[in-house]
Amino acid sequence: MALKFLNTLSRSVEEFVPLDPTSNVVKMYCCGPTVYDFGHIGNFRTFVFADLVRRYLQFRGYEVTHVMNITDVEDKIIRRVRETGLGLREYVSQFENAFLDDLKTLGCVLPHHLPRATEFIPEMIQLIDALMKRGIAYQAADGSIYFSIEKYQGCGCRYGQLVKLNFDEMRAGERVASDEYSKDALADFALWKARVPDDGDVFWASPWGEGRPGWHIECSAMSMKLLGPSFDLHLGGEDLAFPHHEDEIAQSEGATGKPFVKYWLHGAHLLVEGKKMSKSLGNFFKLRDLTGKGYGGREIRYLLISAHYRETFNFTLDGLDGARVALGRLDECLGKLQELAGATKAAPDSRLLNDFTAALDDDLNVASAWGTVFEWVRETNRLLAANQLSATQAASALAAWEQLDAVLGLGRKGEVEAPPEVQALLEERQAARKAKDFKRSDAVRDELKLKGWLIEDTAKGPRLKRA
RNA sequence: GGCGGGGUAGCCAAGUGGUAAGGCACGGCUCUGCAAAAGCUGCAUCGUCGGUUCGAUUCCGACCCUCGCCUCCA
Repeated sequence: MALKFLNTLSRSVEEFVPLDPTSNVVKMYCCGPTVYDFGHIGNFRTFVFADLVRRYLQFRGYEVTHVMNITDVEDKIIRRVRETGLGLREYVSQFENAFLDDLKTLGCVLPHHLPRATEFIPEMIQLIDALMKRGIAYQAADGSIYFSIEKYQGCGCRYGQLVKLNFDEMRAGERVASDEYSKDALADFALWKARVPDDGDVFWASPWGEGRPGWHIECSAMSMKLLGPSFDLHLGGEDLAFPHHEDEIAQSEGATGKPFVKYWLHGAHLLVEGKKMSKSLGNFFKLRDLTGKGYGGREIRYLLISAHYRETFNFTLDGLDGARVALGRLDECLGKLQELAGATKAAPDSRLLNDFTAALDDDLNVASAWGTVFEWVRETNRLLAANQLSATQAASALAAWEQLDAVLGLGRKGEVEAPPEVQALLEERQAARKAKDFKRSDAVRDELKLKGWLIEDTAKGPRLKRA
């Protein structure tokens, strides 16, 4: 069995072999957030996807270095800094912190490095300088530095590795900003933007005058600084493939002459309630909007990783409700296994692990993996109900789940000790039941429900469960 | 206009040249004092029309619908 990914470079599913096939070291970079606002659910689909890739690589025995940039200088940010009168750092840090909180809410493992664009200006300048020296970049009349695609191609490099491009057929220019009219060619892109009055205090000195970096250059500079000129994996949302990632390749390979990234993975977008998210449709959800409605990060994460990353996924509130029930089913099963296993330890059940691995090896077919998990849940429940599971088998099943969960990142719903007054009510109900005073016992059950506790009568007596 | 994804049960979503995983919802049954939990069970000819084939949802062609990218949007 071998791990395979769909590599956007070849548009085909390829076996994953690290850049250095003799080692198990994997270096991955994922384009992170632009911190001008709180992240929305679509952003987080991509970041949870990256988290899944990282966790799965680790599960498969790779030693992963995971980098995610934080874009803290950009047009929208500059505009809001101007509008709010806050300093750049001051404005941005609130959303940066919120972003990290949101990642935690979703059970994401923090990347090893979270570089901020503004802290890598010297590296970006160095990179632009290299491109200038090689004659691939030029300074335009407005003082900005642009990347020349023509010169790049003249060096024998290929522009258009991730998408098929046909410049003649493109509807170019519809969204070109007014400050970019001085480019030599329409497809050229900014590496360094000359300072303009609207930038306010947001500018840095450079050999080409004051200004700020272009968007694409930051990812090239930070990824290569932290991971080297060539690395294994680069991920991001599908919209970034062109132009962002294409331009990253051009800048990086143009500057170093080395292949930039071996595997490019792109996550598909999200629909919400069947439509593209938009504020006017009322289906634009920040993560905070969802947690504010009472949904847990766990439920949201589950829903986000219930579908294959390359499919457009329809994210719905109904789906979240379903996620809650599905997780409850899983928790129920795990709770029963734990009860049976007690302190017993055992080696993980290999069949579950094998099925799970086979599914995820196939370009992270997570939907299929969930199929095997829930078939396992049903089989386990059957055995539990029939009293055919030993403590050792239960421990073995739990051990397997722990390994799966290192990938899924859902954890287990924590068992909460019932407070004394709840315990007292439970005993009162038991007494009433013994006396066959069912009216009274049902009343107590309702009272407990109001307090957030559910009762399940089992063969071994009543069990309290958090609602 | 160019390029690239999709259309599978009420909803979400896998998958395969030989009569379709899983989750949610819904109905029936078992268990239960009643519930809950759990189990069993019922519920789809896979967008349309042709073609290839002994046989296609899966391959080919056409069409319809839908989504994304086409210069700073995950």
